Amino acid sequence: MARRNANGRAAVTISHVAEASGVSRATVSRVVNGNASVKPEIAERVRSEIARLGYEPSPVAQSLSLGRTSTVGMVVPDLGNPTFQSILHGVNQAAASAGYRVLVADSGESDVDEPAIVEDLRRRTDAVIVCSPRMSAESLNAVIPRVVPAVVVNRDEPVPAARVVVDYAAGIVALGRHLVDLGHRRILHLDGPPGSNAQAARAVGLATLAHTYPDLVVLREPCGATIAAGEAAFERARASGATAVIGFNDLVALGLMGRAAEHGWRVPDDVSIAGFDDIPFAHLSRPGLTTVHVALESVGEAAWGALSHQFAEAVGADFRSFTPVLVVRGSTGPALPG
Amino acid sequence: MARRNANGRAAVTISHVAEASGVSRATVSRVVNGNASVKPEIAERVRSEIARLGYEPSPVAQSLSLGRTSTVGMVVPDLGNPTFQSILHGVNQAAASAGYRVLVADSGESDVDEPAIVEDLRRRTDAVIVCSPRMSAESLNAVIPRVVPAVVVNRDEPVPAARVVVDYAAGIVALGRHLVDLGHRRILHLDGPPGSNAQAARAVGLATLAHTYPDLVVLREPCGATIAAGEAAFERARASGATAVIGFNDLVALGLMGRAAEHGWRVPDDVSIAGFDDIPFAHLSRPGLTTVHVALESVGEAAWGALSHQFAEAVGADFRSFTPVLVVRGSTGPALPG
DNA sequence: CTATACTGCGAGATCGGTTTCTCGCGGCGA
DNA sequence: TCGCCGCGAGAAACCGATCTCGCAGTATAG
Repeated sequence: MARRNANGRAAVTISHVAEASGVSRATVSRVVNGNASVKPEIAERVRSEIARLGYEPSPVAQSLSLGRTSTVGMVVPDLGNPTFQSILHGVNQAAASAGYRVLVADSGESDVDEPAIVEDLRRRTDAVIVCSPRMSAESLNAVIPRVVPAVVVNRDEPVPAARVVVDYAAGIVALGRHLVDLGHRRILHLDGPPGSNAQAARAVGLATLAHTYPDLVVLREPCGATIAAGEAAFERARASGATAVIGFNDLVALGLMGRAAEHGWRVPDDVSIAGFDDIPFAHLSRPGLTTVHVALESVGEAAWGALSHQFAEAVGADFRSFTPVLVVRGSTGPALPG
Repeated sequence: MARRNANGRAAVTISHVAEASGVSRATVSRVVNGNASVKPEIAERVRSEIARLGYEPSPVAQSLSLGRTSTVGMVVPDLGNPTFQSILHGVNQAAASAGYRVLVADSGESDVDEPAIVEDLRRRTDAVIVCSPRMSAESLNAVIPRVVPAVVVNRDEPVPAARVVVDYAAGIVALGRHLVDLGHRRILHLDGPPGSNAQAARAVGLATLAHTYPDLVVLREPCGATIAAGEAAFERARASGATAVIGFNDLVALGLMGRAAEHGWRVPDDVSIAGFDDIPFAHLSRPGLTTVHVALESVGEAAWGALSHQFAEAVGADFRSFTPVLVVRGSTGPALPG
């Protein structure tokens, strides 16, 4: 049975072209790929038949024959999160310029489903980028060797694959230093999701800060990663007595700032507020949000770079770290005396 | 040559399982797919060999054999745009629950490349979702019949495929009515990208408004679709003498509001400002941004729904329209008397 | 003038599955 | 006891490409 597309037209294959041109399939393949030498006269005839029939090679058949799909997979915990969207955008841009497509999978924040999703995706693609995996270190170490070439984004522990990370700890240290310089000695950090790698890194950075400045009091309060979480943390933030608050990310910080404005808690006169990520809206608030800029699209590009590197040579695990940079805007100011 | 994965381990194929179990490949296939009858004893033996060898069928080979990839493609003008990210998220969610994956392609806002991208993507997938295509109506009408099943999102002219649209015109009318009710008689609309479908729909809505309220003056000013464009439009907005300004989207409106705050143009006392889309940040500004809510994830789900409908029966073009709803916040208020 | 090299192309294997066709074998009715 | 039916499983075709191998035919050297 001739395979037909949904139009009812039979799809035109290499055999049709071969028959129409009076040559073998091998020759058509040679003409299409331009590798071996074909007599110009025949090549021309084949080309004209290709044009007449509207032939295009089937990527699926090519994939099977070549053992290569020209596609890479990317697994993210939640496509709805702007962070992962930015990274995906970066990956997609870089991959597209190398003729690769990106297959996306959303693990729905499920740590147990993740290994299976990664493996399944890898079977359809030439490599996988595992972004901020929620799975345990053991699962990660078990699954990664089965799916190389692979790149892991935003996991701080070593894994048997290339790794691209954002140095959240350094970012939080830079931010803390800025606040200390402004005279703040009682700083509150609104924590993100407990299990997340980013949160663990923040905790490390905060500990470093506390160690560096003995007279600094670093408070922490469970919060979350959303605007709503930031809003909900308002009362606890005010009650903490901190003169400066760092949100887990910009969403949290902006949520908090919104509530502060409603309740007459002036920023930065009564309290300094800072965020993390430098999303496009961070500079739009009144006052503008002091935050830490993370070049997420570059992270995506770096992830692709690590993959293409593995395509070229079967080299093992390399490592790329992005250091965020402090962006000072109006939401942080001198601590109130006393 | 045995195909090997990047680990150097030979990939285990159906032939290996067949040989290890002492049966034919056909029987292994039958066991895996559970279709035809296989003697329980043999089936069990095959299953245990599958488990022992860690066999999993190759999706690529299945795709070739079955003529089905269990993947749908989605083409967007710019993955960096939150609008498309939300739609993608909706599509991905819905497709995943039906066992389908989503292959994304970013056309880079290029109207000329789009048809080729769509066709290429379709060759790798079972269907395509073409989102806010920038290509001309002729190109669209030429390419769509070649790639069915297909769904076109956000194009108002009829196309030979299923269509999912957001009724931008109705949204702008609702917004305009709200402003008129507040006493505004001179309204400025900051236009979006000239070629875009959304912009054309806005123009239609604005014309309807002008026709409905004869004493209403509707001004338009070229602007764009970004925060920066909104900021850049500030001087022209103030010079226009309008008492209310509608941004092409929330980004534009928020950009404008930022500049207004800097220059002491009070919102909503001196000017009312409204946006479009109701992005998550719209309620965070001071005052909160009046806007029109568009259920983008539902749009994505509807696009998938239209596809799966076409998978089931080879039915032609159905149509889904989403009507945005007005969300009134603090950025719009009564017009100044006089 | 023959032996050798090279060029251009086709036959056929291969990738890893699914599916149709066929065949052997056992049970059952006449 | 013979023949028919049906079940279970293998052989082989097929999906649509790539690629190796070898065979003609021609050019070149000895």
